[in-house]
Amino acid sequence: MPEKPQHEVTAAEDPALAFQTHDHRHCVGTMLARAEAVCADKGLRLTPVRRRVLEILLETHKALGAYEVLDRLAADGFGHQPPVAYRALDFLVTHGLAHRIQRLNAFAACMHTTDDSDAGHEAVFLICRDCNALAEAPGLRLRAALEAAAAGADFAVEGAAIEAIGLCARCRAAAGEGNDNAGVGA
Amino acid sequence: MPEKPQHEVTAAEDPALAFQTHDHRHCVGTMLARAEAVCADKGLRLTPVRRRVLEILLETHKALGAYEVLDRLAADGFGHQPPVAYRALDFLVTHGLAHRIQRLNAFAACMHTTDDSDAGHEAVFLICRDCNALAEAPGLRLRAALEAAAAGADFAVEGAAIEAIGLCARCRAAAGEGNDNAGVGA
DNA sequence: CTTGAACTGTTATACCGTAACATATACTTC
DNA sequence: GAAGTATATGTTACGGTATAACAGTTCAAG
Repeated sequence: MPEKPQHEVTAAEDPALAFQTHDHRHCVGTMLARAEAVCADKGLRLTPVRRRVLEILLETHKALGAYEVLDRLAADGFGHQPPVAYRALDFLVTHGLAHRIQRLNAFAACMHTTDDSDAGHEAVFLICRDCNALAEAPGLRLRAALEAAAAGADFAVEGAAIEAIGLCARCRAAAGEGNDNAGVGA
Repeated sequence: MPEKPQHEVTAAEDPALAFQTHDHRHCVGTMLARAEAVCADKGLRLTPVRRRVLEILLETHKALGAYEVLDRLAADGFGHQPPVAYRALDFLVTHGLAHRIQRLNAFAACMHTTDDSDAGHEAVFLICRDCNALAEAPGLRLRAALEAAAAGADFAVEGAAIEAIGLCARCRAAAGEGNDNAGVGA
């Protein structure tokens, strides 16, 4: 599936790649290596289940439901019950290796290389409503704007979920090309 | 509970009020009147169930689960089954009279008076993790920053959920004041 | 090798949400 | 005002999401 290695670049470095054909093995390798480094650093155990869950999430730039992850775990000989998946997912989310996408009740691998703070790094999730691909854009400016908005209510922000729904470039092109179907509009 | 009518001001005009003691009847009255105006304007029917659901949401500056709303509806002689609540909630959300808070799988009354576009107005939700109160801050700047971040991935934003978790001023004060215990509560 | 902590696995259950269908109410149109 | 249509309400039944509680296993350290 992964073709056209346009560059030795991952979706971590260029969020737009998440919506394009790219050498996805490179994303996987980079992110898995980073996960190992992070765990080694902090004395965390990237056990077989956890590692496998991360691999499953990394297989696609989409968000997966916990039960979808569970099915794949079960197929690989791990447990068949929900807590098996939820616990591994919680571990990954807690340590910033994955994210929960509230809007979809689903999970996605983290696509940042810059492991600033633990899970505290802010990100914006861009969800294409057509192809369901998901990109993680840097949210520094967003965070600043959010702090400003919160200050008006004397509220101390500790964490935020910023999730946008819309259309990626590829799906916009596909929609515009030759027909006028399915509302491009808001 | 509503006391100290500090001003004739609603939480719609000053989000910080959501976290403070204020004349809440004023919020309720204003928002209910606005809902009636909006519905009259657009030929929508603010039926008894829908109106009651809005009242229930307006009773508190917190987000309520659909089943919590349902329980109160049932107690008032309306239907006891989930769709009764979900349909009324969907109506309110669709027409911008209420919001769904993804993070909590819950719903809250809209606290904007400026009914710009239908449900399209952008807002930031500030959720106090201690007292669970919820405020709705204007998100114009946020939206701009979001568009900018999305542009980097050539992504067209159609809608966004921006939800921050943190501590309101009151709970921060309570936490700092002499002890480190939890829950000053409602 | 024993002890305690962390991890994996299971059963059972609770919460969130919707599809499909039946009934009732309101809005036309004649 | 009767007939017909659209909208709203109510029900049963079910599926997806998530967690509590407990049992067994593996790991790390003394």
